Amino acid sequence: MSTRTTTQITIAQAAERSGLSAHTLRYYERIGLIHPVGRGENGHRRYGRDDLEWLELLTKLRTTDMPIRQMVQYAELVREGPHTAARRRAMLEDHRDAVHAQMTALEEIAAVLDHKISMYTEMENNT
Amino acid sequence: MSTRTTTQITIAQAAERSGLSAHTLRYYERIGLIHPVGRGENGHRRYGRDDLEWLELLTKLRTTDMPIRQMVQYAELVREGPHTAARRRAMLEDHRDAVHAQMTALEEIAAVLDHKISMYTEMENNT
DNA sequence: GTAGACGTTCGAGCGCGCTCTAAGTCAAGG
DNA sequence: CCTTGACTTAGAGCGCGCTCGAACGTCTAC
Repeated sequence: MSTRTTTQITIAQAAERSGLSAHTLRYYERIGLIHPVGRGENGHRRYGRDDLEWLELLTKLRTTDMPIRQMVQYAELVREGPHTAARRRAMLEDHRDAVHAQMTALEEIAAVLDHKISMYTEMENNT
Repeated sequence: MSTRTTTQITIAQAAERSGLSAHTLRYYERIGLIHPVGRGENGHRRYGRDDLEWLELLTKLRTTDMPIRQMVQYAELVREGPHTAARRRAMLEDHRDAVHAQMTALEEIAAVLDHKISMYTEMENNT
C-alpha cells in the first residue's frame, strides 16, 4: 500500500513556485478556479503536485488573456469528470484560435513599429 | 494659397472609422492622448486626416497592450516637437521588444495547447 | 416652433483581476 | 509566559480602461 504523501507544500511555497501571490491563490480557490485544496491538521492549505500543475495551466491561460470566467468554466468541466472531455477540448481549441489571432495581430503591428522606428532613425541621420 | 479644408469629419464618423466609441474619443482627448482636436463653428469636434492616423497608431499600441500612461507620454513627446524624436524612437523600440516577448510567450503556449488538445482527441478515440 | 438627432461638458459608475486589511488561530522559540 | 510569524476568514479597496448618465446646446425637417 502506497501512502499518498505527494510532496505537500504550504501556500507560501506554492506562491513562490507558481509566481502567484498567496492572496491570489486563495482568491482563485474562492472563485472556483482551483478545486478546494487539501488541508493539514492545523487547517492550513497543502498543495500537491496536481495543484501545481493546474496552476501552471492557469497561468498559461491567463498570460494569453483567457478571461477568468472562461477558466472557471473549464475548471468546472474538469470537476464534472471525464465525460466533459469533448467540451473541454472545444474550449481549448477556441482559445488556441484566439491565441493564433492574437499572434497574427502582434506580428502585423511589430512590422508597423519597425517601420516607424526606421523612419525615426532616418530622420536622426538626415540632420 | 491652399485653404486647409482636409476632410473634416464628425465625432460619430471618426468613431466608426477608428472603431472606438465617441465616448472613448472624448475620453482620450481629456487625458491628453489626442491633441485637442479642431472645432466647427458650432463648437463640435472636427476630425481630420492626421487625427485619424493618430488614432490608428493609438489603437495599434493599445491592442499590443501598451499602457495608456505610456501612450500619453508618447503623445506629449510628439507635442513637444521634433527634438524629442530620439526619445520617441526609444519608446517604440522598447514597446517593439515587449511585443516580441509577447509573441514568444504566445507561441510557446499555443504549442502547449496543441499538445493538450491532441491528448484530448486521443482520449476520445481510445474509448 | 417643435421634434428628434446629434453634439457638448462634467462627473459618476462599472467590470475585471487582483490586492490588501482586520481580526483571529496556532506552533515554535527565547 | 509571551512574542513572532505563518497561516486562516470575510470583506473592503484599488488601478485600469473605459462607459454611461444628466443636463444642456445646436441643427434640420416638418
